[in-house]
Amino acid sequence: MTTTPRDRLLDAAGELFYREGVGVGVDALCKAAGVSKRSMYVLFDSKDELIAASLDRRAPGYDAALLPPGGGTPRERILHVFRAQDGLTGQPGYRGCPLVATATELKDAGHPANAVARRHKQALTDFFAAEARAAGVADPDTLAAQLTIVFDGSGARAVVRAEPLAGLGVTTATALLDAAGVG
Amino acid sequence: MTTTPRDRLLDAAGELFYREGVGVGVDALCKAAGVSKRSMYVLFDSKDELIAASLDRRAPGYDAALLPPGGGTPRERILHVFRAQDGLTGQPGYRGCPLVATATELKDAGHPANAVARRHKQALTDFFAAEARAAGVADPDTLAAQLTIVFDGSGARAVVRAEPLAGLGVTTATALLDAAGVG
DNA sequence: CAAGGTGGAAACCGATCGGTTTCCTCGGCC
DNA sequence: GGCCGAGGAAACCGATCGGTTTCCACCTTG
Repeated sequence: MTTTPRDRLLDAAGELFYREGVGVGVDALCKAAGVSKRSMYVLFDSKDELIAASLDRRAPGYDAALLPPGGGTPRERILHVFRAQDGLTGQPGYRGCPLVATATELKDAGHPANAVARRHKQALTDFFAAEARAAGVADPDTLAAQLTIVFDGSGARAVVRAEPLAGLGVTTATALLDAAGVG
Repeated sequence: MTTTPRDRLLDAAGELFYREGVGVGVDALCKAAGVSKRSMYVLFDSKDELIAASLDRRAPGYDAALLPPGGGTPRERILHVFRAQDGLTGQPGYRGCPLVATATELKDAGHPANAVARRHKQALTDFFAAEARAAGVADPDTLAAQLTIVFDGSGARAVVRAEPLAGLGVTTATALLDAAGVG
C-alpha cells in the first residue's frame, strides 16, 4: 500500500460522505478505506473532525474542476464555471455542491466542517469578484455574491429535479453579466 | 387531547426533520408527538412514508408564508416572495428551504419524499411563471426557472454563511426582472 | 352495564451507532 | 539479532437505530 492511512481515510470519507451523507458510520468508513478504527481515532479526534478534514481536502479538487485555465476575458472565465457545473449535473453521481450539501446536513452552524464550507465557498465568490473587478464592474462584490447565488441555486435545482441543468445556470449567469455590463 | 395522533405526528415530524435532519430517530419523534410507536406504524408503513407525508403537509404552510396576498403588480408580487424569504433567513431556526434540505439529505432520488419536494418546488416556479406571463414577458417559463434558482441559491447562501440574506436575494431577483423587462 | 375499538407504555428484536481497548504482526533501524 | 513503533483485526462498551409485539387503560356505542 503506497498511500498512507490518513490519505486513504480522507479520500474514502470525501467520497462516502458526499455519496451517502455524513450519517455514514465509522465502521463502514474505515472498511472502505482499509484502515482500522484504532488508526482512525489516532489520526483524528472524532468523526466530526474527519468530516471537516475530508471536506477541506476535497475542496481544492472541486475548485479545479470548475475554475477556468489561464487566459480569456472575464466574462468567458466566469461563464466557464457555470458551463463546468452544467456538465457535472449531468453525471450520475451528482448530488449538489459538496460544501452546500454538508452545511445543509450538519444543522449545527458551529460544526468545524461548516467553517470549512464557508471558507471554500468564499473562494469561489472571490474568484467571481476578481473577474468582475477586472471587467471594470461598478460593484464587483455584489455581482460576485449574485453569481454565487446562481451557482448554488443551480445546484439545488439539479438535485431536487434529479436531472441535468440543460444550460439554465449559464443563461441565468449570462443575464446577470449582461445587466452588469460585463462584455 | 383534541388533535389526532396523525396530526400530532405530522406536525412533530415536520419540525424535527427540518430542525435536526431526517436522521432523527423514530423513538424521539414519537415521544415529541406524544404518540406510541405502535400507533405510528399503524398510521404509516415506514419512517420514509412519514417523512414524505410530513413534507407534503408542511409545504402549504411554507407557500403561504412566501406568496403575496391578492393585488399588486406582477413585479411586486414576485419580489414579495424574495422579501419574505429574506425575513425568514433572519430567524434563528432557519436552515434553508425544507424541500431542498430534504432532497439533499435523502440521497436517493427515488425516495417518496423527493417526489413531494419536486412537486412543491414546481408550485413556486408555476407561480413565478404565471406572474411573468401576466407581465407579458417573452419567455415566462425561463424567467420562472431563473427566479427559482435565485430563490434556492439565496437559501443556500444563508445556510452556508449562517447569516441573514441582507437583501441579496431581492436585488438579484430585481436584476433578472429588469433584464426581462418586468416593470 | 357490557363490548369493542383506539391508542399509549414498554418490552423486545437484531443491527448499528461513535468510541475505546487489547492483542498481535509486520517492517525498519540500531 | 533484538527492539520498537505503526497499524490492522476484532472484541467490547452503552446507547440507539428502525421495526414488532404484548398488554392494558380508556372511551364510545349499544
